[in-house]
Order: sequence, then structure tokens, then C-alpha cells
Amino acid sequence: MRNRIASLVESSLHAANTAQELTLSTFPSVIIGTPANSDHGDFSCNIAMQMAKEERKSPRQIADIVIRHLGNGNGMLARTEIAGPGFINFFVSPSAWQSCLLEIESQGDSFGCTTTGGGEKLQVEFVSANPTGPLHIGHGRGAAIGDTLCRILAAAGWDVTREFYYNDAGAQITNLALSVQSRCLGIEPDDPRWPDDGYQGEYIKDLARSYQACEVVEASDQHTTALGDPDNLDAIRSFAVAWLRREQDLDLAAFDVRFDVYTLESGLYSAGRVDAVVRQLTANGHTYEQDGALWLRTTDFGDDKDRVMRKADGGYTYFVPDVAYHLDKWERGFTRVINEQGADHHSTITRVRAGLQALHAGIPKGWPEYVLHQMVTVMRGGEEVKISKRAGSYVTLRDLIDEVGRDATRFFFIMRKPDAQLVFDIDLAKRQTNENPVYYVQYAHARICSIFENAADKGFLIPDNPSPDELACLTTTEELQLIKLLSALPDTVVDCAIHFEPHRLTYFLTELASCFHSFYNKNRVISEELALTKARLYLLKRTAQTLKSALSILGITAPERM
RNA sequence: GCGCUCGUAGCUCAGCUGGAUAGAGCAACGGCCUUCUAAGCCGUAGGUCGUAGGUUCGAGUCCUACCGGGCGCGCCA
Repeated sequence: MRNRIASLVESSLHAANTAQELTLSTFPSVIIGTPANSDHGDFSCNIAMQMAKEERKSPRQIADIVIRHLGNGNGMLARTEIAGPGFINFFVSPSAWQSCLLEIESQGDSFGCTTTGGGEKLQVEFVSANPTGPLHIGHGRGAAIGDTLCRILAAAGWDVTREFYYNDAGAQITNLALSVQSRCLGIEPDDPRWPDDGYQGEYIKDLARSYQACEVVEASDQHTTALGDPDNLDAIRSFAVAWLRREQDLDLAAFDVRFDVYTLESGLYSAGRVDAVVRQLTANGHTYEQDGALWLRTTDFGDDKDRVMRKADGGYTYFVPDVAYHLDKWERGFTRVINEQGADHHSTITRVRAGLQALHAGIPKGWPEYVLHQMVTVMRGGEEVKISKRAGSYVTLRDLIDEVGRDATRFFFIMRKPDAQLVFDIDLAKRQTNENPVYYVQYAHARICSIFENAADKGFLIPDNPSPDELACLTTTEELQLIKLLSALPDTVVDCAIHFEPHRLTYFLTELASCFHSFYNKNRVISEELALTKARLYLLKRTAQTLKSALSILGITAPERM
């Protein structure tokens, strides 16, 4: 509806220009807003005020010209008005709103989807947790935001690939292997032989036991049988990675998050891609030797200090394989890449982009794009739960899902803007009361389904593809408001996709549920009036459809009973 | 100190690429179930949008400076 009005205004502007009532031949892009106050109509446009200065006419004069060339859009508009300093307000006719329902029906399960992205190849990398421990709450937020973003972008017409990168080659993996080895040998963390910065979590004990029992591990891309030999550090290393990968896979599966591609850091080394990147950077003249290390002059590309690529001990710093990895993404044809990660890693952005620029590979400056989520604070019993991976005392994603449920966990993680800090109150999320917005929304869906059951018992059939006459009785403010909200789903999904902000969809759902609950309390659906009953059942059918579509984009179920 | 980010009602937060009288939930108070799910609805109360300047027809939104919280600033990842 919004788009239709926008194009109506655009053609009006051109018509006015042809009639020489407007002198400008190019116009600012037409933005259709939704007024906060319903007295100001269903939509409004500020184009007249934007053009006033250049056009050298008063905003109200321009608005008047636009309106005269506007017509009523084939009956779409009941009326238009000029208001305030020069707003053009649009009042959509009830019949136009009613016909939106038919459009929603015709789109079925794909209602909410658009072709905005034009099928562009786009990759989202998210979670990418190191295989050194179970997924914790911070990963949970990343998983929820990343996964939802993928669903949103796919719905908005992008060709989305979901990718998980894991660092199975760095110093922290050696550290992991040493920790497991120590446990195999019965060395405790307070023992002087315990490795510096060893991983102390309970899971390391489980891992060691599993290794010594020569167990077999099948993970998404890791298949390993433990040798059981505590002296074979390489065997421990690969087994430990596989074992933790399996744990993470189970966590993600429990969260209904899946990936298309897993890329291993070790694979970049074995394919020679890391060395190739270093050679290229050196050949391009952006490196220098100092203090026995090889440096990249990232300051040439906006970084605040140069970065070490190859340490004095000969090993590479993590950021070199990172650059190699992103070059690989580029070469796979992803003109757009979005990396979803914790804000504590934000310093890598400049570094990675600088490395990519220094390759002279024709990669755009702002590539890849980033979505950073802020820290999660976990509250339990009114106290903050401290997260410490080394000490092993932390709330895992799995704990949370088991305790709170998948739907509520997903909803809570995405209902805040990614770049705002999030307080996850476990006690609150567990409460199955109206304090919990996810139940509020799901309840609306269940309530509608319950009405359908009652209607079926009384022999009412919900019409398919009803005629305009059959819908003409949907005229109350609540009914039209409900339709207006339903029809906003596709725009909302596009907004989420463009701004990388899934939380907008949770607000949409809450508003829609609220609108339905109001309607429900004010009006009886099943009544003596046959025509009205049928029309309202149809309206609710479309409401349930919209709730379900939006929830499914968030990966949340739409229960039929609660 | 430098960089990123946040600061809106008692609390948790929205505010749609700058728009009209700043919104929601929770908490508080008062109402609504002999009829489709009260996990609901309606109403009341609650604000100097951190502070001070600036940009313009118009600023919670953009710019600058300061104040306050978080994160980062390693030859760790």
C-alpha cells in the first residue's frame, strides 16, 4: 500500500512537471510515512516541504499542485488533504484496505516475502565460536541474531548462505589439547604442572574421559575416533576439536540454527592460502620486518597502528588467516558479506578490511559489513551471573534453552537492538505470564485458532477468496487498523533486512497481537449476523496467517492451543 | 589517553534513511468474565529525550564539546 501511494505521488509530480506547474524535473525520493496521529490519515508525505526551497514555492502551494494531479488512484484513496506546514495526508478507502486481505491470502505461506534483494548472493557468517568450550549466552545472542537475520534476508529476496568459521589452528587449540592431556594424566588446575591459561571447565574432564575411552565422535564435519594415548598431543587435539564441535552442533540444533558451510582455519593453512596472502601483501609492498616479526602497514588503510602478521616465533597472528578467509569469501562471489559477531571483537573490523585493501584485489573499502552485538548480562535470582570460560563457571546456551524454552530464548535474544546491551533475566524469561512478550504474541494466535474451532462446531465455513461485497462489512476502526497492520508485514521485513535489525519484527508482532486482542475484546466474531461473522472469520484467518508468517521468520512456533 | 557503542517514564526498552501533541511493556492505582481462551481488554498516573551549543521550515534522530555506563586498545582469538 505504501509503495502504491509512493508511485502515485511520483507520477503526480511528473504530470505536474509536464503541465509546467513545477519547474524541477528531478525530485527528491518520495518518502511515505505513517503519522502517529490517525487524524492525519493512513499515510503522509513530506515531499512538498522538501522541495519548497528549490522550487521557490510555499510547501502548501506545492502540496496543492501534487494533490490536483493525484486523482484517487483507482478508488484507492478516500480523500487527501494538506495539513500543517505542508504535509500531504492520505486516507485510504475501506474497500482498498479490504482488498489487501485477498492479496495476503493469495500469497499464502510466502506472505511477508518480497524480491527486494533481487536474488543477490549474500553470505552471513555468525557464531563462529572457537571449538574450545560449549556455547555460552553470548554465542546464543549471536546465533539468534545471525539466524534471524538470515531468515529475514532470505524473505526479503537475497540468496543467503549461512557460514560458520572455526579457528581450529591457533594457540588456543594447543592450549585446549594441553588441558585435556593434563586431565588424562590426572593433573588438577592447582597442580604446578597444569598449563598456563589452561581450560578448567568440567567439560574438559568429560572430554578427557571420552578420549581415554576411545570413543567415536561424529560432528557436522568432524569424524574422529579417540586413540586414548595421553602422550599423543596431535591425536588429543583433533579429538578435542571434534568433540567440542559435536557439542556445539547439538546446541545449535536445539536452537534450530543450521549452517550451509563450515570453513576451517586449518584448511586455509593446508591449502596454502595463508602463505599466498602473505606473499601477495609482501609483493604489494605493504609489509616490513621489525623486531624479528613481519608487520603489515595497516595504518595506510585507516588503522591506528600497524599489525604483526608473522610473530618472532614464526607463527602467524590470527588476523592473517582471517584475511585469507575473507579473500576466499570474495572469490566465491559474495558481493555482500555480513559478519555477525560480539562487539568485543570490533577492533578486527579495521584490521581485516585493511588487509583486504592491501591485497589490491578490487575489494570495496566497506567490505565486509558487520553486525556487532553488545554484551549480554545474565541475571539469576536478582544477581549477575559471572561468565568465565577459563574457570568453567558459566551459563551455557543449552542450559538456557532447557530452562526457558527455545521460543522464549530466541525472542528474548532478538527483541533488543543488536548494538544495545542486553540484560537476560532468566527468572523473568522462565515466567509463563504476561510479563513475557513471546507468550502474548503466541496467545493471540492460539486464541484465533480457538475461535476457528468454535466456528467449525457451529457449522461456519471460512470463505476462500471472498468477493469485495462479502468484505464490505469490515468497516470499524479496529478492523481497518488490523488490516493495515497485516499489510505492513512485507515492508517491516524489508526494513529489518536493510538495517540488519531483527528486533523490529518483534515489535511488529507485539503491536499486531495487541491490535487483535483489542478487537477481540470489543467485538464478537461469531454472532447472529451471518455475513459479518464470515467476513470477520476471514479477517482473523489472515491475521493468524500473518502472525504465523512473522513468527516463522523469527524461527518461533505459532501454537494452536495454549 | 585513543577508538567503538549506549544514555528516552520508577524499571526494561521502541521511536520507522529529520516530521505534526515523544510511545509500549512491567511496576502503581481504578474498572471489565452467565456468551468465541482473563496468558486478555479498558482507563488513570508517570518525561527538561544525559548536559551545553550548532545545522534548518522542523532535532529524541544530524554535527561539535563535555558528563556518565559498557567494550576494545597483545608478537591472544
